[in-house]
Amino acid sequence: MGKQKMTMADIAELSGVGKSTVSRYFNGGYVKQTTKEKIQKVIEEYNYEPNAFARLKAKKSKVIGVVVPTLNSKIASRVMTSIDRYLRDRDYTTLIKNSDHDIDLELQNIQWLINQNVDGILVSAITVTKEHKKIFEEAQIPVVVLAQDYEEGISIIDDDYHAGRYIGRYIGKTGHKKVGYIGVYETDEAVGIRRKQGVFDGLAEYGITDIITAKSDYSFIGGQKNTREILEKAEDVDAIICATDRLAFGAYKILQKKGYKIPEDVSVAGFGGYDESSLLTPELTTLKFDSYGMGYLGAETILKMIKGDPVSKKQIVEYEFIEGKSVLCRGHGCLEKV
Amino acid sequence: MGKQKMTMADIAELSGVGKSTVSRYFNGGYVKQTTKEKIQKVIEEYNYEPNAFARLKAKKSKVIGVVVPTLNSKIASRVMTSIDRYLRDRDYTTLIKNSDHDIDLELQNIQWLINQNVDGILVSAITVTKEHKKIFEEAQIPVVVLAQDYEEGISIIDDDYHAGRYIGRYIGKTGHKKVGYIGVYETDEAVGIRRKQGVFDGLAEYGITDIITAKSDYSFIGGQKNTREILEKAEDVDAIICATDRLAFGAYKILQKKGYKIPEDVSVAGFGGYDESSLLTPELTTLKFDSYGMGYLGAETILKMIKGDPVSKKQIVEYEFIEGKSVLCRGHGCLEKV
DNA sequence: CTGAAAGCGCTTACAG
DNA sequence: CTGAAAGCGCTTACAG
Repeated sequence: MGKQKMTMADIAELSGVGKSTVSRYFNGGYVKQTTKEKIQKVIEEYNYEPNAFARLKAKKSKVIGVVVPTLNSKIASRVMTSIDRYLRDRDYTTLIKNSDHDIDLELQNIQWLINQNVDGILVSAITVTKEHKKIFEEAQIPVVVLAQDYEEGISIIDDDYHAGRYIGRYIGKTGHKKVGYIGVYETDEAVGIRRKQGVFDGLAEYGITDIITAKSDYSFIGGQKNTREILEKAEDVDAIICATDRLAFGAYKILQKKGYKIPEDVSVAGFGGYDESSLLTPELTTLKFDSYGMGYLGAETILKMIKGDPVSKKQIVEYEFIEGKSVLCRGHGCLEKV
Repeated sequence: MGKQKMTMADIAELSGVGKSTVSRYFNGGYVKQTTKEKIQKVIEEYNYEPNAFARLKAKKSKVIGVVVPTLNSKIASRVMTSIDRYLRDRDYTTLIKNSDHDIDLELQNIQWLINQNVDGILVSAITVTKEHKKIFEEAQIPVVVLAQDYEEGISIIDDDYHAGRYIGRYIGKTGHKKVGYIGVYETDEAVGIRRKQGVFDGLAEYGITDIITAKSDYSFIGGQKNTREILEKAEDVDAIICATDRLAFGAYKILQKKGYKIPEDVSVAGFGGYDESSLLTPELTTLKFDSYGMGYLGAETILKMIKGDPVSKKQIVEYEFIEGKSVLCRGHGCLEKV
């Protein structure tokens, strides 16, 4: 058998000091230099690290909870990576909980984190329901909502509406007439409602109001299914706007399979700006949100809140238009700025 | 202010029982039906959930640590998702730690988890060094290594060698002569060494031994850089095998930019089988590992170990060849089975 | 600058 | 079937 697990009491005994002193050593309290050295030697020898979850009496647990809608999307991956790096560098532990696109599970995750005494919670929310608000209000700890609007508290959001309108205008400006839209369910307010509304408003400015709409989950398969659906309803569609790049991948698959040429027959645009999007043939025209930025801001904001520093109620993350070759200019004025 | 945080003692008092009884209620000990009901009512009213990290005295913490090399890859995402689902369904908490491709951080993460008293650890390791082995041996808890061989203990691995050889043979069989290989650093034993060895052995069976090799990290950019490098060394290369699909994406990018036609001028093959790979033009020929399966087996195995059930020392996960259109048959015999 | 004591929110023998 | 008591590995006033 290997060594027994060390406790703070063991370290204290081995270095000939009291365990409160060892505790202070770890938490930056007053310890004389020579005492510090004694403790340090023992710690290094035994590779000791305090049990972060036994700090029951501490005011601060130094752990931040992060709830994400899925572990399996480019966006979530970027946001998590960014949060994790920021917090790790500042000596915080990141506790990730996955909601698997299930609102009930999301609520449970949030409640669970609160009960675990984390110092703060970052919720990349599927949606913000009344239930959410109730939990957030009752929580005695800072909460930052990512990617969804949260009027009653602190949030960091993509500018979904304007981004949507940008693409809508772009498709309008480039002379399209018969437009399909593949969206996601409205439970996701940011993407399902605001982004869509932006797209529709942008199109409307160019007189396009009769939009063939299909809804789906966020999957590659969903994108395929809905493209088929749109094609059935309108085989003369000349542009398909997809709420995410992944959905656009599905559209490519089906369009190519059915012999439609992109962009000659049908233009396609997405939202996401994944690395892979620039690899498609033709390159996908898309709009990239700064997910790393969102994670960074979220982590920064939650730590500020914990320290009691003032923070903005709402921070809006940038987007960047990436012009690929998947949208064809079908009219005049394509060279002008949208 | 909202409600104060509830503790088990509060619940006990409110339901008029002792707190040991409440504890038993949660841990499946003997509690009379009528008592159960009293407790349940209070719990529901207050939305109470016990603090999982205060179970200091419990033999089992019911949390499993998972360390991953990155939060930002398709493979890691699939593995984590799969583990998380499996454990969640069985009432375990998943604690994810990210090593960001840094071996020291990986070691720290493992050590940290051990010190946090998790019931078991799943390590999707970058590599298994002597340091790793030492820590694993001293740990008093079950450890399962994912994706890397671990002769001294339990591991679940992709069949990297045979998968590599499969692709090597395939490229050989299809009549290629001048082959480039984009690999990853050797710190990743599974991919950097075994997969590569497989590829080289497969090629060697067809007399191809003079392989133009470039090494990189796992990034899209890395794939691009190395493709340029290979092209400089041998502009007449007729096939490039990439250790991962992401690297192959980089190869596509550069080849297309430089005016090489895939597969007419250069064939390309990868490993990964990402959704996006089938979207490239031409579709990427690749080999897909069952990452969900790996996560599932890993989670299943660790729970078995915790229960004391016997487990296999090594489990090998399946792979599946996905024939795209990115490899051209340049000789005879392409129709035969590899 | 340091240590003994009390306490954090749980679990676990143990006695009833 | 249940509760009082001791204990898990820490932190925190407090007294020195």
